[in-house]
Amino acid sequence: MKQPPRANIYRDAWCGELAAGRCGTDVRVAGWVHRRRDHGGLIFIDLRDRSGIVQLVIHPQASGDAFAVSESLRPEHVVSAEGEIVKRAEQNVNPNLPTGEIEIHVRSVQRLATAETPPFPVDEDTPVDENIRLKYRYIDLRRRRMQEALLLRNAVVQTMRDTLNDVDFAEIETPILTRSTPEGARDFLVPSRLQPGNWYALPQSPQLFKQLLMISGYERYYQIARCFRDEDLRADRQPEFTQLDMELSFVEEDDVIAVTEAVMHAVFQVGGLDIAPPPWPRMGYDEAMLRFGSDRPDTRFGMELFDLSEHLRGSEFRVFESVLAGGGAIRALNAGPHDMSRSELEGLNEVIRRHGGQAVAHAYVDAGAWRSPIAKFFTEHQMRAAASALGGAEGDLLLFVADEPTTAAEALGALRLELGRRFNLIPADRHDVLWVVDFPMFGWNADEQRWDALHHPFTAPKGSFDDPGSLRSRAYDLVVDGWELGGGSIRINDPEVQRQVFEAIGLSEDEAERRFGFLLEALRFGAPPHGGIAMGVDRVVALMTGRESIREVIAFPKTASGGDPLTGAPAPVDERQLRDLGLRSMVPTGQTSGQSG
RNA sequence: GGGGGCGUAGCUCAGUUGGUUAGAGCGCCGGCCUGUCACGCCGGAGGUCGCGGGUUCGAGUCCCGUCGCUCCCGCCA
Repeated sequence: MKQPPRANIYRDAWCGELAAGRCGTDVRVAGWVHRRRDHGGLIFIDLRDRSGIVQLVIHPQASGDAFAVSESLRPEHVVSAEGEIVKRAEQNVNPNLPTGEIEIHVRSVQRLATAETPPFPVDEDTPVDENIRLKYRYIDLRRRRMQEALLLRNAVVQTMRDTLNDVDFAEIETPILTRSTPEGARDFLVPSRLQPGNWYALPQSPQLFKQLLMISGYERYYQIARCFRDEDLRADRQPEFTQLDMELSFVEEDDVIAVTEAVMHAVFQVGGLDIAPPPWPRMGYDEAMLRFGSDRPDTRFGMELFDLSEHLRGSEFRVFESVLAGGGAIRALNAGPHDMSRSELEGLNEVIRRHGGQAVAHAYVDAGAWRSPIAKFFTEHQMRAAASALGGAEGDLLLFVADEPTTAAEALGALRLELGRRFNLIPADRHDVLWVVDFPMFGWNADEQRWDALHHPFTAPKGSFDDPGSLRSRAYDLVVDGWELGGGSIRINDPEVQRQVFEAIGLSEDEAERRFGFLLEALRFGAPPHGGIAMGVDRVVALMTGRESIREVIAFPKTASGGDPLTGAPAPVDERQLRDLGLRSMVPTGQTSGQSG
């Protein structure tokens, strides 16, 4: 802590910062009883506040009722204690405690609050069912693990603000109650009481507002912004999440990337993440898909993918041939010298199927050729060429997926990650950062027979609209260890280009006008070239603390079904509230029977 | 919307092919203890086996349904 607490009737020092230098002086500390060790004639109490722990010693001859009070103290009782800081005898020093060289010989103890026994221990980081932790989140947040995460989060956000303020960014707030512009994720909606039948939406991001701020001439904007998306949850996805949202004027890609690198490098240093100094490498989207089967490649280990379409074309193997004839591809990786049982191979098939593929074929390198159920379909030359392309040594397991090129890449990419984990190929203390660039502007939406904006429809394209499928966008994603930490783009500042993009994604002129008319109009009033980026704060902190889920770095997160076990949200509301909004009541689903365990 | 995993004491878990009174560690309560720091020793309390139904002489165990949690796919411009 940077400053001692202001002295008052409760305390004049932090527990965790007392040191031998103050021996002989009086001190008053306050906090929670972390542990009590009662020796009958002598009581030890570990007292905890946010700064740490200090040991209190209460002798029977302590004045007044200090000893009697101490006997009745229990874990998590709230106390204030006053006494003398004393250097511990040599043999009593506790090397595991930062304050282990001293202790407080207590003269008086005041109990400020009693406490029920917590449902799970506060004093150790043992695993506890997450639902129980969330129901009693205020207790869970007392635990060291959560304090470390949330305080690091604070340091991260502070670093972002400091770094950006130093280079003339201004934090400007944008509305939480705004207009629904359905295009990407599902919106959270809020009914309007003053305008019955009309709805606000919570922002999926401040995207449009920050572009308007550029048109307004604010040059360099940022915001630690809460964003809302009403989609299914995941370990790395919450319905509300926090982004460092930035936007700059008169810039191109390199400008946004440079300022982001400065901010994020400072952030990684605060988090003690050993990461290379900028500039960070960039990889094209096509290369990322080809080599890693992902647009957020984890480059910390090899086992890269290869396209063997040409090596294996013209074989007797009907499955491969029909895929190739249909414009598909054969992708493969070398899993290394790992013998796999029939059931293990079937497990790999399961991974492929889960990611949209059909199946995975396998072969062991055997005297340069293959030992495989499908070996008979290929010529010696094909087998040697494929093994050689994959760098296959004797005994290596080669895995093939034939499918539509993107599907084959993504399925094999997922398999690569699975094998990387299974074979322990991912170095725990290495962290790889890179930019993924040159994304396609559009992806073909087969269901709706139209193009979808791959980033968002305000991203500036490069190339010709004659062939939308080959258009690239001026977008960039920051990827660390296979996590997409953030992404952004140079935006469209020409209303005519914006109109073309809306047209390409099948938005009629009327519809575009209705949904985004205010943006198109604003673009006509003098929009500078501008671009920006948004970094996921939750993911950054989760990565830096090594947590699997962003719930571990959010004070009050939602469960996978979008609920908060602590407050009971979401919950029914009064008829009266609904009437005010002009809404009819609805019986909540799933609340008729049963109870939680 | 789909698939996988889990649900037994306050917490973490064990519980054999269905079979007597469902166990352990920690925690909790009581007693003893003046140098512990995961204090120690002795004793004790504590269970709707998530919920509902079914099969069976008999269900924590098998079947069906349901609720909750979780991971993944879809979805997340």
